Amino acid sequence: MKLSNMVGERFKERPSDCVIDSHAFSVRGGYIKYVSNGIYSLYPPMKRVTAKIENIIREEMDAADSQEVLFPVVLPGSLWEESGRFESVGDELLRFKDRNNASMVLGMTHEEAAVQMVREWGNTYAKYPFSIYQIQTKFRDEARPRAGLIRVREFTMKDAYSFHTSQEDLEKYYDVMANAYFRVFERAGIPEVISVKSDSGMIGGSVSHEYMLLVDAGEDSIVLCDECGYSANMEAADTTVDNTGCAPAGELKKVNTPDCKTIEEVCTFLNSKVEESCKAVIYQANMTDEYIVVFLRGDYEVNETKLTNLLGEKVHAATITPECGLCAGFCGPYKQEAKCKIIYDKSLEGIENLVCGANEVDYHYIGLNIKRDIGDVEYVDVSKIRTGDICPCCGKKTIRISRGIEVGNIFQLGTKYSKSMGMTYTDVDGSVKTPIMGCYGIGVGRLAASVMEAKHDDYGPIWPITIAPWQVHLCCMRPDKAECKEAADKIYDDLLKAGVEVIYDDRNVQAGVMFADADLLGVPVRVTIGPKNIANGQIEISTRDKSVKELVNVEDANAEIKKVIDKLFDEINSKVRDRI
RNA sequence: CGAGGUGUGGCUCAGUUUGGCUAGAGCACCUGGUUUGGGACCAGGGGGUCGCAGGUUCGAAUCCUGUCACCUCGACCA
Repeated sequence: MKLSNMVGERFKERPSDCVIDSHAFSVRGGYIKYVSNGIYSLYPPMKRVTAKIENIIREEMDAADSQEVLFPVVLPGSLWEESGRFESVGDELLRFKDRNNASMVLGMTHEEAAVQMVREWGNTYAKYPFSIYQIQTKFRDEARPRAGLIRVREFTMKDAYSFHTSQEDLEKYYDVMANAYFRVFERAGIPEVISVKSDSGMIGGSVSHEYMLLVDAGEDSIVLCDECGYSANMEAADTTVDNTGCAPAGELKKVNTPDCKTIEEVCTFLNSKVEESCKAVIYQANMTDEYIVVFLRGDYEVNETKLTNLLGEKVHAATITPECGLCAGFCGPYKQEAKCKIIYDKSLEGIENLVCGANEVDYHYIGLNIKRDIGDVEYVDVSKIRTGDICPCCGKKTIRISRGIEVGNIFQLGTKYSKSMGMTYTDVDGSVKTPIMGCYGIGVGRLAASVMEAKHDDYGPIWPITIAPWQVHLCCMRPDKAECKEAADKIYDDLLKAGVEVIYDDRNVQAGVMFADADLLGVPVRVTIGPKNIANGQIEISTRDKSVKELVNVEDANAEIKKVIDKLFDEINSKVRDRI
């Protein structure tokens, strides 16, 4: 392709609304065109990157014995009613009516469609196990799209669904998929992706893992232990709190704490330790508006995902009314008489001498001992783990927290969809059984943006050659000089004939413009043809990552370029390994 | 949905507080010329009715009301 008429524009200034680098380069480099909130068109460079990622995924899915299929984007609402998700999923599911007033939805995930496709075919144990996948557009009406292609409403996703006759078989295949996922990320040039234990959310199921690329711009908090290798999404990480060494029990006393509403103000005022205080966080259940008061150690925060999982329903921050009986800012467990559900977090367990609210404006208690003053309570884990906390795996105080982008995830679904949608098979013994499912997703555009986020310098992305939009960027300096133009044209033709993917900058522009554009396109190998070198019969080969910069004779150009390309491929492919 | 912010040629922004000549600059674009290994320069040119609607006024980008869109933080998020 020639750069002179490639659709899309590259420019110098960073767009003001781009917060993260990959978003800025996506716009500045002519990769994406904003259409609407969370909706983008892709220009040729990004289309080429995503096509390469899709091909890598396709090869790995095929190798894992998954069969490529295609589900519709538009699905009947009735299919989603079968699984119960037509009602249970929120506004992310875009619902609309067709001309006959029939309820329709835009597919945001395709468990229902997958079951619908194979539920008659898979009626005998002899067909199992099997796995199907598609690479298809999804639409999720996200509340807040952001960061370019990282979080969008419409996107391309690979989603696979596997069907099994036993949990053991599902687990075996889950490992095969996990291995395939690592291979995909390694081949895409980001071997640093890790898998973490995750919360299953609305997809359902018990076991699930997310594949995380650890970058500062990530949206998720990842909990890591360098000692034993434990990793989990913050949402799913168990918190263990060490309360040994706390002060012994004292006398329970009500004290005046004027204008001390936050736990910090109270502890400062009373000159007590935040670690020996009990704060209240108040929620309301989404459905019933029932008040839920969570008591936890003053220096911890509530993990709302864990709370939701505990309660079995979603919650929102409470609106405190005079009628509810809760005393905002002074809420405590002792003599708490409001009508509400009370939850004690494990972070309070073992503290014998607490500061807490007195359920009366401007008053707190000191010396609260929950066992003595309230009785036996059940402690549950609903707090967020913190840096330096105890690792739930090895027990050492080694937890650190990092930011990450979720580039893929895998779930053991169980029978949630097969059961609700009436999929059964006849087993060897003639009995009718429900198959067990797994599902596996990778966001293609997000993966492309994530690579950009992880692999760039101040001037633009540095694409791994396996997913780069082109392998070679050919720069012809001074195309107005015949010797330059002829040499460049010939190399361009030769490379094309040799099957090399090359973008040819044939414009008569300043060197600065040409190189800046080349940096933005991030093509791994650059071939520069200029008047000085060509006078000596030479051209320059360099790499975007600066590992190579050499002059070679024109007649050796093709062979030397191929050599550099091969070297870059080797560097990536040599890191790809199997883990099972 | 809550809090804050921003809407002025394709892009980055000035002008709004204190209403007043034909609405500006740089980049990009077009024409001609000089340049040519890291966004060079000269001359000429095209393009905006100031997010949208209503109002106040002799006069509105500027003040008022409403509305929409976008951005940030939070909520939400297979």
